[in-house]
Amino acid sequence: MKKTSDIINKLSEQGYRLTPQRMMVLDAIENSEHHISAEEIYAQVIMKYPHLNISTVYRTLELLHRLGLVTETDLGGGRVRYHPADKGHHHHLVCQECGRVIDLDESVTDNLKKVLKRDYEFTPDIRHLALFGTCADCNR
Amino acid sequence: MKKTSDIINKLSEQGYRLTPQRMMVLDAIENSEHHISAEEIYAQVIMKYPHLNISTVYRTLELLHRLGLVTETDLGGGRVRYHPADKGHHHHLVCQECGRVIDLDESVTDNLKKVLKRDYEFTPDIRHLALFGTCADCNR
DNA sequence: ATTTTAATTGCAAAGCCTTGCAATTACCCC
DNA sequence: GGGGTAATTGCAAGGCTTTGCAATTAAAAT
Repeated sequence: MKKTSDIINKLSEQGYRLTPQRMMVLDAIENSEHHISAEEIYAQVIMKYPHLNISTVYRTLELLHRLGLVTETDLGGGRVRYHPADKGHHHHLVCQECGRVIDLDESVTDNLKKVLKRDYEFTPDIRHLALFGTCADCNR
Repeated sequence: MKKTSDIINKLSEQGYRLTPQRMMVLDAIENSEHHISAEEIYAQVIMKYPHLNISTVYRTLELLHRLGLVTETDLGGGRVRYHPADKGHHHHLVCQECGRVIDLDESVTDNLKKVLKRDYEFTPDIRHLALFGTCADCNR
């Protein structure tokens, strides 16, 4: 609960300031069970630290994402959700009929990555991919 | 220029009204060289038909997408872009460094689709996929 | 400890998109 | 051609996110 997280170390190493606002946003992300949205982070932090602006949350998330410390996933519904990058990557199948989300292992995209690298010299950054479609139940 | 498009026929067949607003939005999409954004459609239509509301553009796009008549692609930059579904699908590699967009043939995802179908009974709707990463030039 | 300085925050405004509701209108039927 | 009806539109307000700018502040330098 109190241990200095990896993310904090990395921010500090790279010369970013460890402000209380950032610490609390980070805490919310790291202690979240699932992928968490900006609004949820804001709601959670404000309970203990009422003087926080939502734009600070967005800027912190943008920074963490730019540094590769969190992943962004759009699971539909307009809101992007965040996840610590070091907690393991995985992909998602989102059913457009029933809304069910199926988690996939990261390895399903290994082959695709290889092809893009080989044929296009492109290094894809696919860590949390959300694919939309129809699940088994809704297909019947 | 005047020919009744496929999309118009399909809308009509399915019982949707052919309003002038829809016609003009459709016209803008079909005559666009590349993927076009809602704002661009709006700007274009309003020159000839000043009495059009932007929310009608969004609603029309949502309808066309729901019916599978146009594809939505998020090429970054916050704006979703649209493309007629019958003009051929393809995917995009978006370089996060330089912004370059590389077009890919649809077939690169064939294998992935097959795996998802086989292992998860999931039927993905991947027509315009945008993958972010680093291109050959920026990798050096 | 104090000063310095650039990074960071809060605030307010704006941008993109969605939504509820009343007014309008395309299309069916006669 | 005119009337009825449900789909569609315009409008206004709201939701989520971004951005410019002045004020604040973490951290380095003194």
